[in-house]
Amino acid sequence: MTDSTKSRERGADKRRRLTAAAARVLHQQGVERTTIADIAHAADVPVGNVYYYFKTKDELVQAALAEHSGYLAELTGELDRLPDPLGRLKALVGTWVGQRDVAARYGCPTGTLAVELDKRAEGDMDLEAGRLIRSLLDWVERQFRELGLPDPGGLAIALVGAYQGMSLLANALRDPEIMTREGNRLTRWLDALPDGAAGHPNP
Amino acid sequence: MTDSTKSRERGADKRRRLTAAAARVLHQQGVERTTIADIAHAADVPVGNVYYYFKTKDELVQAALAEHSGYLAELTGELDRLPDPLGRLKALVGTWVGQRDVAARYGCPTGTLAVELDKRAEGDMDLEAGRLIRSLLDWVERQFRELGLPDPGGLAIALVGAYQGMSLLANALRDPEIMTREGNRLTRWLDALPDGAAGHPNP
DNA sequence: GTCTATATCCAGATAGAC
DNA sequence: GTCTATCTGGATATAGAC
Repeated sequence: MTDSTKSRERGADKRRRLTAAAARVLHQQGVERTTIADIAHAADVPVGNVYYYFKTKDELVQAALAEHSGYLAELTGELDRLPDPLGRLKALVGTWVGQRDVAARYGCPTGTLAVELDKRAEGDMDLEAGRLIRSLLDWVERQFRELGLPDPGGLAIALVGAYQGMSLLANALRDPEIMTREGNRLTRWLDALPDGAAGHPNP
Repeated sequence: MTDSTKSRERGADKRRRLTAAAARVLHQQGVERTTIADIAHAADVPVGNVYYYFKTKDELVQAALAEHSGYLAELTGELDRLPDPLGRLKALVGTWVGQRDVAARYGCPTGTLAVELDKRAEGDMDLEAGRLIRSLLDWVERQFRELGLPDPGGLAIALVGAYQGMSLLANALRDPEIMTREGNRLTRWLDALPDGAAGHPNP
């Protein structure tokens, strides 16, 4: 292994650490209140060095978005290994409930990012957050379609919307139990769906 | 009318204008990105004069919260004049759908404020946003209780959560039609509720 | 490639003239 | 009560030494 290879690997490692720290800290503190120094500290990288890897703060936000996108791809990839679509959707709800504590403290990472980026003037990063949410919606819609239910797109909006809503309420009221109770409700709803209750899946 | 009375009225008027402008601009631009100057300009008040009425930016945020709180009280007060609880809830959904364009552009004022204030370190204003949401939840819960439905608190979380979720999705995807479609779904759900479908009101 | 020192900018807040 | 001029702090970003 040459020196330049080692250097490149260390460089890539720092970049990875910065990306992971950005995703974590931006979620916890919010985009506007997080400074480059905060992220550098969390990643254990000297503050001034950050600009070698990311030319602007916006690039760090982009990297955080990509990180969340990768997490979502990983999650749906695992769920896809389950045999039936209904089981996949119920496992998705289970994942949400499993993250109830972080949701109650900081909200859904994707949802809060979308809200914050919508207010941010620069670039069209709000649209990128929209794309991330859209890709979750698409995956959910595919499951409903496989189940042969009518209006799978509408059902996807209902399910993902319920998730965003319960995350926001759990966060605003600082009560993780809201996630548990609403999760149970969603699971019951999913179970009842194929038997013909598809007419009024809401709220 | 004395001079001091006129003065007081003009002063109160400026304060009112600043409060209204704060509620509007903070919703549109977000708390962190909005400067005192932005609010002063929107209220047509000289920038340096703001500090006579509000000693800190936080006080302006508080005033905006109070403004939203007043709006909510006014809305529920009008709805309370409707004869039956089901009609009140359906009218509430209708109000939400009626605001679909502003929701798709800027999100639900209360919800986005709650998300932003949660990230804001200073004070416990996040809890105040929680109280505002809680007061809406309480009013909704009262309607469900009057209808004699089981678990009115859970139903309130489901309905308000659905509203927050559909607002966030409409905003992230910039699509007001999401509000229309989800509103229809909620109305159908409400209509079906008293007839015994109360078992699975979700998502 | 790494890091320090610093330039630049801008928002919040204040002092004090009118 | 009203408004201007200014202070101050903090954050992004850059220049350049190592």
